[in-house]
Order: sequence, then C-alpha cells, then structure tokens
Amino acid sequence: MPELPEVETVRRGLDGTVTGRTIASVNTDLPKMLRGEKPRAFAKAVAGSKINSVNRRGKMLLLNLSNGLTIVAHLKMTGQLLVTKHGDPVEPWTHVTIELKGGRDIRFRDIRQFGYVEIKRTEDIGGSGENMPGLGPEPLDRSFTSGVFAWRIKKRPKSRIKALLIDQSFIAGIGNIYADEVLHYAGVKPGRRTATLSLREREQLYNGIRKILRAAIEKRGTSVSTFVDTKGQRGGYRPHLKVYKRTGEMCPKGCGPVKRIVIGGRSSHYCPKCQR
DNA sequence: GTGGCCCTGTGA
DNA sequence: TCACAGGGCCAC
Repeated sequence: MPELPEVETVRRGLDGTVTGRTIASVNTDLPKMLRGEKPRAFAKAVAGSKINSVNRRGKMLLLNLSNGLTIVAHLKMTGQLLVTKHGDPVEPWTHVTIELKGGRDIRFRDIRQFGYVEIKRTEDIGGSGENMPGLGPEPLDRSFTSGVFAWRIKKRPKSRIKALLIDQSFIAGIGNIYADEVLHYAGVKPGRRTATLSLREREQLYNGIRKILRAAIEKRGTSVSTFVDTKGQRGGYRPHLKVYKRTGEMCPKGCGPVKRIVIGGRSSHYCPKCQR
C-alpha cells in the first residue's frame, strides 16, 4: 500500500489514539513479522512501557517507548495498522496484536505478509528516525529545499528520474503511485536521464513532490486496493490520480491515452504527449 | 540495471 | 491460467 501520505495518515490515527497508552502484551501467529526477535523476547522488551510518541520516517512508523526503545513498523505492500477495542472480532490476516492497557489493541493485518515490526534503541535511530541508515531526506521537511533537491539530482546524472524518485536513499517516502503523479505534474517522461533535465523541469519536479504529497495527505491517502487508516477507512486521493493505473484512459489534459511501460521492474504510467 | 523472491489475492 | 499489485532485498 503505503507511501508517505498513507503512512502519515496512519501515524496521525495512531497518535490520536495510542499515544500515552501502556503496552500490556504482544502476540503473533506469524513470528517472521517480528523481525530480529523471537515473540517472547519481543513482548518482554516492550510490555509495561508507555508509548510516548508516534513518528514517521519515510514509509516507516516509529512508536517511541518510555523505556528507551522504539517499535519500527513497515507496512510494505498490504500492511494495515488498526486500532480496535480489545474484544472486537479479529479480522482475517491479523498477524500481530499489540494489546494496550485500557482495553484497546493495535492490530497489524497483512495479506501478503511482507510487512514487519522490529525493535530499535531510540538513541541509535533518533526519536524521529533522523539517524536511520540508508534513507534520503524527508520531502516535506523545511530543510528539503529546491537547492537540496537539485544538488542531489546532480550527483546522479545517469539515473532515470523514475527510478531515482522511488529510491528511498534519494528521497524517503515516495513510491510508485506518487512518482508517476509527480512526473505527470512536471511534464517529464519517467525514462528521462536526470542529466538532461532543465532547470525548469527540476523545479517542477520539486514543486510536484511537495504539492502532491501534501494534497494526498489532505485526502488521507490513496486506496487502490487494500489501504485503510487506523479506523479501517479508505483514503480519498484516488479520484485525483492523473495517470497511475489509468493505462489507456485519456490524459486529463486531453492529450491522448495514458501509456504504461516498465522501468526498474515496476510499472510507470505516463502521457507520451505532455510528458517529454 | 534486471530478474527473482518474499506472499496472497484479484481481474482479465 | 496468467499477469500484476502502494516495497525492498539480494544475486547476477
């Protein structure tokens, strides 16, 4: 599912419901989703601790605990984090349950089982994940300026821009949906080598990143198939998608049909007329 | 860079 | 039945 806007939507949902609560226990029927620890050790490490804050770094969710540890969760393609009453019926594909004192659960559902939770020391990764290795800048941070973007692009002159936009070490949080949407906004073909981009195109890419991610957060994310927020509600951005998964449909600018090609093993959707 | 892989489900 | 799916890692 989830790219930055979807993960941010989940973060906000968690922040409003579980911040300040204490973890009672952790249970799983799929131990591989508790990365790096056996289930009993995982539960022992976090039980009794309070959730001090809920943060996000790229597509990762961070639950900062009162004992100096942070639970890091990644939803990958089909993960969901639902906040429920403890007694609510357990939905299929629920694989990890974090039971909170006071009668609520955080439930991790994941059809494809790619998602995971793991435990890190907060001082190692930073409370907001600022020291997590291998991640590029947060695109909505104040510090991510057009100058920073231009400088980072210049260091990767041979890359195709689509591959770069979804590279988490280049910018954290953009995935396949929003990369395609940003490229359409900027009028740039996904296969373009970054060295060929004009100043104006680079600026349009930068503006598109900020504008589209913000707009998608405003709509609580995009639900193509399985994405839901912590209450199980779907996101509202899908009707605003211009090209993603619209192969064969008319480009919203009226140019002609949207085309699909494969770059880096992933689908790219674009308009051959208005994206150059 | 590309392809395979981790999984299950959906739609043509 | 087969291609494809919001991600990311690994081997070639």
